[in-house]
Amino acid sequence: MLDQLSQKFAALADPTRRAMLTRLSKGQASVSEVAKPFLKRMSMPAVTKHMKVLERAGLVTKTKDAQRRLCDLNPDGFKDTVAFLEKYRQLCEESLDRLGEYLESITNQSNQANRKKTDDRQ
Amino acid sequence: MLDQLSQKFAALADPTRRAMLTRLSKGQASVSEVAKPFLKRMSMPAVTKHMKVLERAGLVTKTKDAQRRLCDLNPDGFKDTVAFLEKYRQLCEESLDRLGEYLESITNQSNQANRKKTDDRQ
DNA sequence: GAGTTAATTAACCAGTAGGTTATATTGGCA
DNA sequence: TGCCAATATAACCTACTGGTTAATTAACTC
Repeated sequence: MLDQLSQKFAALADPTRRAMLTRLSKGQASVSEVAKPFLKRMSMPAVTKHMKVLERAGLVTKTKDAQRRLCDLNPDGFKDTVAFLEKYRQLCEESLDRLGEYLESITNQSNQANRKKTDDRQ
Repeated sequence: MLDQLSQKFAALADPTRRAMLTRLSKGQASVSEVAKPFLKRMSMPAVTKHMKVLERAGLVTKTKDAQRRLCDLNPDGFKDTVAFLEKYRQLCEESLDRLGEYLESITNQSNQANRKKTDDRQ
């Protein structure tokens, strides 16, 4: 049995499940509503399983409504993943800064050709 | 073969690999330096494999130095994972706000017992 | 050139993940 | 009561993961 954080990253490591989360970020939906875009590609039980993975990871909650199960994002569920990556976001920004400095350095000693290249990159 | 983003989340879904990243966030290290804390628990080839997963996911780079392989974090490699979760970070903050409001509401009608409990939680 | 250190590769195994089809459960409705 | 819809479970299959031990490669050192 994996720890909670590993379960969350594992849940995120599947494009189908990420697409489901994206759908839910637009609002509550039943399992079959969430399933709709995927049913050409895979069966209903496959969708049910994916939902269960998201639920057990704590990223999604379900509530009963007659036969339907209404699914919601659990925003708190993302906190520890975000917190873990926060340490590295700092590094991202630093590396962006380094890129900025680099671009600046080649701009300072710039000629037309260099400036043209930089402009193209926008 | 998984897409790049799935590979990254999959790479993050293992506590050993996350620990390796944390080690590397403190600075460059050879494979065996990174391996050291894990060699009671697992063999060297296991560590090599984990490093390869991180490398193929684009989270780590390796450079040759004689027999050694020096490993570095690749900060840019974290950008798309952070970007994906950024959408949900907003929701986190909103839910933090709700928690704040809730705590405030119970504080306003507070008694000693309530305040004591909250203090313990620090 | 022989030995040593650092790291990888090969071959293998058990467990898990992601899919399938078929079956069961649960609740609204005629 | 009997049927339909929404969802879940069971049983199964294949492929991948994470580990093992043994062997290999590559570069330094004496």
